[in-house]
Amino acid sequence: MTGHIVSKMQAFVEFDEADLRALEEMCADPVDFRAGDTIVAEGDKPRHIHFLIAGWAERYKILHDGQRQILALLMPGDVCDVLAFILKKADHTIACLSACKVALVTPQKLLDVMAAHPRIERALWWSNLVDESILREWLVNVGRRDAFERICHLFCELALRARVAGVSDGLRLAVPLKQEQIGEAVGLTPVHVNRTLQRMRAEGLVTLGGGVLTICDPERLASVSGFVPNYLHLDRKGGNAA
Amino acid sequence: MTGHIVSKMQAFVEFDEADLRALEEMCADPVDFRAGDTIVAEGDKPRHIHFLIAGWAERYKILHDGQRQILALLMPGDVCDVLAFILKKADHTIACLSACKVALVTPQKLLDVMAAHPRIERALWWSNLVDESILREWLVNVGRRDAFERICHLFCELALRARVAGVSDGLRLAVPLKQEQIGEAVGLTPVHVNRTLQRMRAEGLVTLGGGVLTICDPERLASVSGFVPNYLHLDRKGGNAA
DNA sequence: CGTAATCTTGAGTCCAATCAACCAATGTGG
DNA sequence: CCACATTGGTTGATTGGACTCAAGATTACG
Repeated sequence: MTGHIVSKMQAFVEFDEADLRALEEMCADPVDFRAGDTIVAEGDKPRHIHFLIAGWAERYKILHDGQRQILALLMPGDVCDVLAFILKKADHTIACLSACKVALVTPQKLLDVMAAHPRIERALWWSNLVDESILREWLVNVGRRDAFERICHLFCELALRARVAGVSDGLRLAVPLKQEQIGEAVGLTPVHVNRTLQRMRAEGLVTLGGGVLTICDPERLASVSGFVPNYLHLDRKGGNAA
Repeated sequence: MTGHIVSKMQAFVEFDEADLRALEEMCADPVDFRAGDTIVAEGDKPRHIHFLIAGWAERYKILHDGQRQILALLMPGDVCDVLAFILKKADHTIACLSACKVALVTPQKLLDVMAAHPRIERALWWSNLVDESILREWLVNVGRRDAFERICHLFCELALRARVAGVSDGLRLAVPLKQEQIGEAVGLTPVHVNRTLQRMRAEGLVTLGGGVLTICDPERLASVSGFVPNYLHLDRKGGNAA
């Protein structure tokens, strides 16, 4: 059940039997969410740490004029908020993009597990650092790259992360994103996302349809978008784009 | 000497005498850097935690084509990398925008202090969470706001953070940024930054010259850019834009 | 099978980038 | 003390990438 969590974190540390049992127990009975459900709403007092066991989720903010910016895409094995319980109020919303299974862990329980299992503690800090690093790369993406490069770069990242999470071979993956949400993630209008996707398909880079992303030419996709996966910090296992 | 660190973190927790002594001792003899010096270079193995005691610094990444994206602006009281020593390599560069004083603390020393002083531990986690939250807001800024709003929003944030750090009254502050670097922070060309600053001046919002930013109309600056300071999580002291 | 959501296409507009001078302030060396 | 170089700021003309608006094609779904 906790396979994907282990899969991702073992890109960084090697767990022993006791670690695995502790993780297993901590994520024992995850809660089911449906697509569209919100896990944490902006303004909520954070009460739990959320481990995404299955399904995809998104962080986002909405501006006064209704515009939406997606801040992160979360996939199986990602932790939504390792430390957020320290804060009085969540500053953004986390919602499900697909049906999800989410383990809710109390702060105290998490602290206990971390104290008893240093490797788990390190893995969670690492996970947190990687999330932050991804956020920085997204800022680079939106700040410095044009539409074509942006979407290519996003797809490179998603494909690699999905492979690490164990939900894809790195070339074909289920991506529960409409074109509009791709736009909300990379700062483009849905119309322009559409045209850009067509160009990507025409150039033989990727195919996106029916919720499935297929990477046709991973090398060129990476080189055209300047994708360098160092920011994912996949040190122990292979850190290359597939 | 450690006044600004205390100033910022006390926006979140109230330290006692022992906490203050521990902070004082930890940051006892900071290292001097000159403007332009790099504190941590991309690719470096992180060896210390860096506390910015005085001066301004920046995080940035450079792309293959030479473009630069500023990822964060750091001011007195900010911590560069609470947990980064866990990672094998830094994924971005941290450099000084002005002359700086930086306290270098070893991971072990930091862990000891945190273990002995729970309030300091919490304050550092909080600081880390706020940095991440600022990063998210920057992504919103670049992804969803036009040039005018972007720069207004940035200035709102800087003015408030400078006030919290104790280096400004919130209306006048020394900002060691050229127009080009403002552009690198918000994803605009220097030419367009220049024209936008002129418009802001013409509308009586701010004045920027000789390295000094003056906020003339804080209310309108905030409302025109949709600045809502909740993301800075200034819970204990006042969390309003000045 | 019908309705709604999503995707697609086209035409026109606009914000910001680009290119290229020019100006002002600063600083340096002869 | 002044010629000169350098850096940062300013301005103008032009281009272009992405947005907007609006309609039509497709797909998903109850």
